[in-house]
Amino acid sequence: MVVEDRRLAVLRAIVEDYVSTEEPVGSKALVERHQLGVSPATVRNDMAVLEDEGFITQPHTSAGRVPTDKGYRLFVDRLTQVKPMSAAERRAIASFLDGAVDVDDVVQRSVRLLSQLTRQVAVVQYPTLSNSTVRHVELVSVTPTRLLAVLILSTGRVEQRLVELEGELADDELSELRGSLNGAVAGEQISDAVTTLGEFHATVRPELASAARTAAVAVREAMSDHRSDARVAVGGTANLSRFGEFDTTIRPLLEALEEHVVLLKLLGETGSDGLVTVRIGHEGPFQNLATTSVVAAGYGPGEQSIASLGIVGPTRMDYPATMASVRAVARYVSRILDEA
Amino acid sequence: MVVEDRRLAVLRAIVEDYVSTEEPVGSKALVERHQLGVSPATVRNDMAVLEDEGFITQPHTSAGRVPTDKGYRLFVDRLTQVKPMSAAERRAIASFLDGAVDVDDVVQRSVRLLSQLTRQVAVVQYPTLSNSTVRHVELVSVTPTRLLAVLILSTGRVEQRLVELEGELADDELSELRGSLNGAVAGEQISDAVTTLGEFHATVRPELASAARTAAVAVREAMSDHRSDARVAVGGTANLSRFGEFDTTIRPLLEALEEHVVLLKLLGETGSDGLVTVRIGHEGPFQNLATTSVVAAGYGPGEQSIASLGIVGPTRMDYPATMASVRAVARYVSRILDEA
DNA sequence: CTTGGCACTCGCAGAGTTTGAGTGCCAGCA
DNA sequence: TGCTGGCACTCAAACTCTGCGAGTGCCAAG
Repeated sequence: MVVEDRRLAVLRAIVEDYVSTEEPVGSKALVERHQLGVSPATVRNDMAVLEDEGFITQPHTSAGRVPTDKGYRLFVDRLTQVKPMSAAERRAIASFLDGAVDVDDVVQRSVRLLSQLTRQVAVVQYPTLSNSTVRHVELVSVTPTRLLAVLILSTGRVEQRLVELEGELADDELSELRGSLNGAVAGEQISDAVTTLGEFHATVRPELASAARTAAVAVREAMSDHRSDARVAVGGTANLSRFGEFDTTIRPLLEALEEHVVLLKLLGETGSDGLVTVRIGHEGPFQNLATTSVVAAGYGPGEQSIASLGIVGPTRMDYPATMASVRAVARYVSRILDEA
Repeated sequence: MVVEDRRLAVLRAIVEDYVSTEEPVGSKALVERHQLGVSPATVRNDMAVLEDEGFITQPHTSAGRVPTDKGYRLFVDRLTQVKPMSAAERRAIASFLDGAVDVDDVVQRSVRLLSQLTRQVAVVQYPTLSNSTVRHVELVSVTPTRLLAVLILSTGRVEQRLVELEGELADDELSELRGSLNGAVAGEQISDAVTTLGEFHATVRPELASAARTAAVAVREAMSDHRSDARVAVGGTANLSRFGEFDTTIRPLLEALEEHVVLLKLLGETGSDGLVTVRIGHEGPFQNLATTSVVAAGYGPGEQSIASLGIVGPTRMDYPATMASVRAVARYVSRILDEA
C-alpha cells in the first residue's frame, strides 16, 4: 500500500516537473527536487512499473520519462484538487467582467480574461437560446414584399431574418400580423415557441395566412438555426507560440479554431454549471488534435448550463491552475447572467 | 535607356523568382530561367547597381539577392499590372458569395473566400454605418424602467442598446415615444440622425422629455459607437504556417489580429472603391510587423467606399495575383451591396 | 557596354566524435 | 520483500571538421 502511494507520488512529481520544465524528467532530478525519501534507484523501479502500466513513456532510450495521456488523466482525476483562487485573483476577475454592458460584451471580455489568466487559447460559446424566452417579435416592412423579422429574447439577444412575401402586405395588415404573432409566442420558451409557430398560420385570418406562414418559418429558422450553430468567440491565439511543431500541432488547431462547428464539438458536452470537464489528447473527437487538451465548464443563469467556455492547450499544461481559472470565470459569468 | 530597362527586368525577375522559390536568387539561375539575352556577368553588374540603389540585398556574402521593401515597392508600382481573373475564378467568386443571406453573411463568406484565394490571412471590415440610413427604431419594454432600443438600418444591420429610464413609462407613452422617434429619424442618414437626436427631447411632450432624452442618447451611442470601433472578421490564420519565425513574425501578427482596433489601423485608409492599396513591410504603422505586407481595397455600394477588406501576408508574396484577388472580391462585394 | 575567366568567400550538409543524462539489472543488505 | 549502491550500456544532442558549390567581385579583352 505504501509502495502504491509512493508510486502515485512519483507520477505526480513527474507530471509537475514535466509541465514546468517541458523536458523529460529522470530519476535523479526527481529525487533532488521532491522529498520522496527514497533513492533514485527505487524511483527507477517505480518508473518501470508506471511505464508498464502505461502512465508514462520514454521518448527514446536514455531519456527521462514523459507522462502519457493516461498519466495525465490519472493525475487530473486523483492527484490534484482544483486550488481556490486567491482574493486578488477574484478581484481581478470581478473588475475585468463587471464593466460589461451586454451579453456579447460579457462573452468578449471573458475570452480575453481567460486567455490572459491561463495563457492559453480561450474559447467562449455565446449563450444559446434554448432556455431563453421570447420577449418580442418585431416585423418591419423593408419593401412592399419584404419584411425584416426581428426576434428579441429574454437574454437581451437579438436575431434577425429577412422574409420574402408572396404578395404585398398593407401596413395595417402588418400590424395585425405583428400583434397576433406576439400574442402567440411572446413570453414562451424557445422550444415551445417553435412548436407554436408551426401552427401559427392557421390561427389568423385567411387573407393573412400566407404571409403568416412565411414569417413564422423565418422566425423559427432564426430560433433553431442559432441554437445549433451558436457562435463562439476565440482569443489568445498568440499563446500558441509555446506549443510544439507548427504543422503537426498549431496548424490543425488554428484550422479548428476557425470552424465554429468543430470548435463547439471540441468544447463538447459540459456537465452542469460549475463542473469542470477535462479532455486530454486523444480523448477528444479529433485525431489531428491528439496533443491538445480542452478544459471546459458550462455556465448559465441559475443552476442550468446553457453554454460552455474553456481553453484549449497542449496536453502538457498546468491542469490545476487552468481548471481553477476556468471554473472561476464560469462561475462569475453565471452570476452576471443571473443578475441580468 | 535600354540598360535601365534591362535593370528593371532583372529586378522583376528577381522578385518573381524569389517569391516562387523562397530562396535568394543568383545571377546564373536568373539567366537560365528568364530570357534576358545577356550573360550572367552582365546581370551581376546590374545586380550590383540595384543593390547600391537599395532595391535588393544579400543575406550574406556568397548568397543570391533578395528584394528589399523598396524593391517590392518599385515592383508593385511599375513592374506589374494586376492580372485579370479568369472566367473560372470569377464564377467561383460569384458562386461563393451569391448565397449570402445578409450583410454579416457576406462579410463572413468574403473572409473565407479571400483567405482561400490568396492563401493568406484575410481581413474584412464590416460595413460602417456612416452612409447608411435609419430604417426603423424600435423601443421594447424590458422592465418598467428599462427599454431595449433596436436600431434597424438600410443595410439590414441591426444594433441594440439597453436604456435605463429615470421613471416608469406606460405602454401608451412608449408607443407615443416610438412614434415620434421614428418620425424624427426614420429615413435619415446616420450623420444627420445623430444631430436630430440631439434635440429630440425638446420636440416631445414635457412628460416624455426625460425618457426621450435617455433613449435618444442610447440610440446615438449605438450609431456612433459602431461607426468608430467597427468590427472586423478574420480568417485563414492557418495560412500563417508558411510565414517565417514564430516569435519574430507570427506572434506579433496573431496579437494584432485579435486587436480589432489595431487591425483597422493596419487595413488603413483605403482609396476609393476598386483601388487596391499595398503597404509593404516597414511602410505600415507597426514596427513589429516589418516583415508583413497588407493588400487592401475599399468597398461599398455605388462608388463610395464605406469599409475595407484585404489580406495580410509576408512581404514575400505574389503581389500581382494577390492584388487581383483582393480587387475582384472587393468589386463583387460592392456589387452585392448595390443590389441589396 | 558586354563578356568570359578567375580567385575568393562562406553557408550548408554530412561524417565523425564526445559528452552526459538516463536507464536496466544485479547483488547485497535491512 | 523491498531498498540501495554500483556498474555497464544506450543514445540524443552538441560540437568539430571538412569538402562542396553557389555565388560574388574584379579584370582584361572584345
